[in-house]
Amino acid sequence: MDTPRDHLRDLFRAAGRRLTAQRRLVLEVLEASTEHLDAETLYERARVHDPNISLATVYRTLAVLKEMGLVEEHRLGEGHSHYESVRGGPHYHFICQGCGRVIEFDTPLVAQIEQELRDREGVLVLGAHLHLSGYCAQCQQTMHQQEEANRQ
Amino acid sequence: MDTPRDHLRDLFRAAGRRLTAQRRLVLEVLEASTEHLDAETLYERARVHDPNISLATVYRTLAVLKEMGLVEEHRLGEGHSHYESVRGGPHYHFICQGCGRVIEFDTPLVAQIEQELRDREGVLVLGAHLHLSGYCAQCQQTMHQQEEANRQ
DNA sequence: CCGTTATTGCGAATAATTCGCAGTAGCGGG
DNA sequence: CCCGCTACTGCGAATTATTCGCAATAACGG
Ligand SMILES: [Mn+2]
Ligand SMILES: [Mn+2]
Ligand SMILES: [Zn+2]
Ligand SMILES: [Zn+2]
Repeated sequence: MDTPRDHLRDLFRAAGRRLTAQRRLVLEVLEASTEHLDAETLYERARVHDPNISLATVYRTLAVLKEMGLVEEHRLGEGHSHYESVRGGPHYHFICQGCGRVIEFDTPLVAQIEQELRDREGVLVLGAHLHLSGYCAQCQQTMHQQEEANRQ
Repeated sequence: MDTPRDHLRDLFRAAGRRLTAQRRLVLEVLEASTEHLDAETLYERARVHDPNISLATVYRTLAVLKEMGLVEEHRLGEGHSHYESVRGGPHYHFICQGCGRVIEFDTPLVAQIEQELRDREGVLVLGAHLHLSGYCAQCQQTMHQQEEANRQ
């Protein structure tokens, strides 16, 4: 019988890589989080379990996990990247410019767009990042209230 | 009668900013290009016309132009940003992982996705970046040929 | 248990972008 | 056309994010 850990090791072996404690840890931290973590935060959380892990290893591990398709990298408008483990199907992101909140959503229309582009240009689509930005319902409220306050 | 230059100055004045020679130049370089330029390339091209312009000013100008909605910033998978002037309607990007070629395309489906999200979450959508990646028709060909060669 | 070598930790290096500051120049008003 | 205010610029240094070089370590196939 296969434990999940064995399965993960097989994934690494198939990719000609070794499953190290650090790599397992980084992946665990990512899988334990519902947020999109940046490298520094990931590093801090990993250090709780392994105080010796280095930031360089976190970056190197993220690159490996990304290459293996276990992790996705996102640019959420800040000067650095955020990461999340690949769970279910693909999904997309809305980022509020006011509070930074990220709303995840899915839609079959992206697949439809991919299909269109494949037909029209003959490209092979492997990844799709849709990144909407603006203001969440809450921040719109806040802004309206501020406008009223200013008018007084 | 309004010359385009006057119009541009009005845009800046309305934003409480000054229209400087450097800003006009950076915008001209961007508008003269069909590609997505990075800051360094933009800097080099601007220096042809104004050898004294500084890289810091290029970055500061890009920030201003972006804020004014005249320029868009893109992350095309490299470690730095690319910029393009905002011309007609919105459009989206496919980046080939093989050759780096960027294919621009448009589709009403993105607006439809925005609409859906607005209805479902009450958000105000101000920007949409759709970034597909994979292999262009040409690079797929090249890859297939290499596979055959390897099989010999 | 061994040997090979992929991987790690560390600190230094790089790349991209931003900042601080003193000097310059855009532009509204007279 | 000239002035004055202050936004903007060039310069070099500082920051931030990420990558590298290298010697020591540990994964794992045999
Ligand atoms: Mn997500
Ligand atoms: Mn474009
Ligand atoms: Zn918000
Ligand atoms: Zn290509």
